[in-house]
Amino acid sequence: MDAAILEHSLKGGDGHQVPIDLPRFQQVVQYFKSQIANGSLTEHAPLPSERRIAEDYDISRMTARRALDALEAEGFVYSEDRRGRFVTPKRVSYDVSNMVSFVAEANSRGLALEIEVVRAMKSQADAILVEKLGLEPGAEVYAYTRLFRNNGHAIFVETEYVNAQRCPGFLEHDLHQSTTRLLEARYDLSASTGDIAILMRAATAEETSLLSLARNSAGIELTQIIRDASGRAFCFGRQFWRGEAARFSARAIVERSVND
Amino acid sequence: MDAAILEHSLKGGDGHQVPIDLPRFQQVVQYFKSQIANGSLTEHAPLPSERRIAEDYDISRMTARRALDALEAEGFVYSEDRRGRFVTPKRVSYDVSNMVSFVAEANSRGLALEIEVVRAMKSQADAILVEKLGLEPGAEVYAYTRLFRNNGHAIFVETEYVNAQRCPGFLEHDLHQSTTRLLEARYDLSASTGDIAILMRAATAEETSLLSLARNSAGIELTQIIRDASGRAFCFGRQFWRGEAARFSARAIVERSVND
DNA sequence: TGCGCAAGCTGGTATATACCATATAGTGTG
DNA sequence: CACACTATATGGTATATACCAGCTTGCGCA
Repeated sequence: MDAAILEHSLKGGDGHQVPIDLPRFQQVVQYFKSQIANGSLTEHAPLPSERRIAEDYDISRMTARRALDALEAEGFVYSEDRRGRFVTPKRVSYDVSNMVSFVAEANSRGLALEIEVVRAMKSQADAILVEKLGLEPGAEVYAYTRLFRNNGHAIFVETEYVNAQRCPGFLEHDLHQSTTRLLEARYDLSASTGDIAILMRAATAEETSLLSLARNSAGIELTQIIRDASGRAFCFGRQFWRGEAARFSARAIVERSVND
Repeated sequence: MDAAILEHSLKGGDGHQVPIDLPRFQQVVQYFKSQIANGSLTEHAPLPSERRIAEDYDISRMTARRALDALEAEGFVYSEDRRGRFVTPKRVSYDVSNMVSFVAEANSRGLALEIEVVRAMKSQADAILVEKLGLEPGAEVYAYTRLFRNNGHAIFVETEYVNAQRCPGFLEHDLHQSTTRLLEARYDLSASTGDIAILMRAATAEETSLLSLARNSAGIELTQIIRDASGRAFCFGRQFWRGEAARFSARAIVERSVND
């Protein structure tokens, strides 16, 4: 494709009208957005290289780069270092009100969810865990970090902490499965309530590399405290999601006072 | 401050150790992150200009820009066109399980929440509203868009749609207040359950300008369907938040089956 | 005193260029 | 056939430079 064809496309040749006074890099952004929207570029399809785009559209490589960086920041494409840029796949849905295992539920919906255990260790509760899990300072916890992929594409990384006293020998089990199930089957700990928090933040260095994110990119952190019927917390989890990878849903129910 | 002082700071002069093999723009990123973290730069404090940073740290302006763009993408600073860059204020908390008005609740917690009505009109339900509000195609709805500021800093923009038939004359009321309250007081419509969805996405053009976001930046969309006790939806809302402006929390409760 | 204009500052866009490190594919050799 | 090397392409970092548009400030004039 050459610049003339881009002009053609941008001016509405394929039915997509674009304001003509946009900066050039924004025109390229719009062009690829429309290509993704109309299905010309599908999930994981490679985009042209920076140099190719610069040449084709008669802009400098840095300008092409600005366009691609913008597409990446908005979540439309992801990049792999020295390999290329690719179209971001569709989001997965995560119902946080549903306290049964996300893993099991996702797989039953046809998702091909793979788990990679990054790290697993026993350690001592720090200040945060003391608060979240209601432990005494220095109490032992099992901590394990797992990377979750959907169809081979990394979507989030999770670190969970479980009370070691209540779950002896926890790490000896296979962690390539739903830990909610594990806790229920082996330790008779079943989730009754959960406190969930969601926020957008920058990825840490480890998250950046595990999720092959661009440097300095943001994503979604979801933390979860799981309690048993007596209200005691037995598991604390922190997930960091690629921002464009998920849609979180929840159900709220107004609590009626006892006088109702 | 000159380059030598930056080097000094980066190498641990102020107690902050930074890997020496980082790219130069990342060193600047780290430097400002630490300045924000240790309180040397507080909420809304101005950062040096691109040119000033370039000169002080002996890097080109484009490299300084890369650093500032990174800080902005990560949510640590926000920029105002041709005015400067400033430190992002602290997040506000939003409990989505709490179905009473966010506005009223936030103000009672000491937040100075201001509302600006951007648009208010009567229109006809499109396909999305037909589904979300359970209306017949072409049914009338009131639609209004409001911008919310905290201490003068824009944090999110919301568009709500209410069933016009159930809420006659809705737009004649003052929209600078909690609409949850309004619906309850004037139309006897009180929230019983809500379906909430949260996802990270790119800002639209209007959101970008209302929230004075950088071009192509991402934020958080929160949609909410509010239902009465009979399960009928009477209000659909869509909020778009600055990504770094909020922390959303929710409470999940496992639903026991009737056999329990 | 108050208004208006100009200068200087800011961020935003854009180009051209250079070099680096590595992923990938193609080539050649044992 | 298997392995090692090499050429090429890719994204990542960095510089120097130029111009634009609009916000702020301060100066000078009425």
